[in-house]
Amino acid sequence: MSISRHELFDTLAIVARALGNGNRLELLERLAQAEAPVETLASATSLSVGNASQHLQQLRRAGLVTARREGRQMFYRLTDERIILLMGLVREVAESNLAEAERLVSRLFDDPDAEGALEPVSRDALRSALEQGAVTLLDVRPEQEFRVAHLPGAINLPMDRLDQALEVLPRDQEIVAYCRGPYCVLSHEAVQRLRALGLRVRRFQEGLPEWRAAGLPVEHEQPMMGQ
Amino acid sequence: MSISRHELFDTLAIVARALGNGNRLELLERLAQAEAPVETLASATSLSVGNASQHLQQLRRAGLVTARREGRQMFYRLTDERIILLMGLVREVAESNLAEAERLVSRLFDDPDAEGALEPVSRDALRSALEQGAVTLLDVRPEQEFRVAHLPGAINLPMDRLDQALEVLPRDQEIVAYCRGPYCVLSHEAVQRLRALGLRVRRFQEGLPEWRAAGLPVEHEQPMMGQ
DNA sequence: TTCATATTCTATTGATTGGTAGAATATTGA
DNA sequence: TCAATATTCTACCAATCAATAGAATATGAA
Repeated sequence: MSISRHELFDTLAIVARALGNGNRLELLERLAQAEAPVETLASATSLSVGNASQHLQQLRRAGLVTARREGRQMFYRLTDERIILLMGLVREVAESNLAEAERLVSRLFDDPDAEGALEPVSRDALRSALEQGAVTLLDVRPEQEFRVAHLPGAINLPMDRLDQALEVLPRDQEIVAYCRGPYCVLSHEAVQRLRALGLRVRRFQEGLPEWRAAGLPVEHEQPMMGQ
Repeated sequence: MSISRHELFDTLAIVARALGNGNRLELLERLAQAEAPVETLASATSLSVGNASQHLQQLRRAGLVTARREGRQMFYRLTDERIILLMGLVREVAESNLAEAERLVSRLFDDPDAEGALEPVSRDALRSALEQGAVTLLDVRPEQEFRVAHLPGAINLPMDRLDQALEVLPRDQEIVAYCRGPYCVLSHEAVQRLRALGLRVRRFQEGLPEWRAAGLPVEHEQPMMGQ
């Protein structure tokens, strides 16, 4: 009967162990954005192609990613949106329980957040603010990524066009900026630069992948037909 | 700037790696019930005391458990309720993506679920059924565990008193049985025995720890004072 | 067919992990 | 203080893992 309890936990451990390596977590974080071929994933994580391939095989064996061949390239993608939630939860638990993780997270964005004014906006807080039309939502990812999917009602202003901010963004309303996820540095930088311009900006704590994985709606830009 | 991105993911990997071993997952599952001394944890997982202690040290280093000394015993407990959610997500992802995990899960309870009639009740389904007073909730854990905490309105009928079911439970209303968690076999067995008595019983998919970790209310039996 | 490209496979290395047994430490009670 | 108990520490071996380089495979184009 419960003979195979051990087997069962061993099998669950396969999934956890696949997440137990920094390089693989980084690959997964990149895959949370969009599917990609090995070469792209390797350079995004500064791994050799061979090494990236090995790790991707492990992720595949653990059932976390699937592969699809297109021409001479193999495209990898997450098998399941819940993997994003899983990584988010690992991050939360790590941040609140591992002193070192917390230290790293705050150092990663050499935070000058004097008064907690840079306090990020949580997903729930963002949702209710959006429902009340209380904030302007700003997507600072490259235009190409924005076109594929973005949060409902977001304005796209990529980092290299941030100097146009005063023409596009309201001075009187609070702005919430987001990018690819909690460890994407784009929105951090954007917030600092926009504040220097006198705008009231905060950062969304998460990013597009988490929003989508939570089952919330995203908008797609239709290149040809008017929606 | 993002120099320490790698360091960061490596640190997150520490937490994931701590979950990447069947014995440690089993220890954590036991700890999700209640705190316990090493000896108890060792026998619950059929590990040697020394071995269990080692694994507990690793969990401690990863920030997942804390220890407290009481007399000559060390009591371990989870640092964070979210660890239960984390394990639940690992299980979900494993079940839906790892063919083998699924096979093991269904074999663990040599399921004679002919018509999917044994289909378990999800947390959300249970909540709305309870709100409507549509079900009787049955806790089949030992009385001692029931006293510490149980789901609101639950009736306690431990496995060894299951033959009193017809006196205590309604024949006309659906019954939902639960125990310690998704891998606790008590409720499985209870469902089968109660069905043999002609009662309409289903199993709650999760257990008390998951319910509590989701932030839902639990009841405590006050041994001395009235409510 | 042959060549170039993208990826995976294989073999090897050094580092880390899990299990085990026995020694060492801390606490309680005599 | 001493003995008994609970737990942790240390040392060891076998197994697994991560990284690397080079060979092998698969695809598309010439």
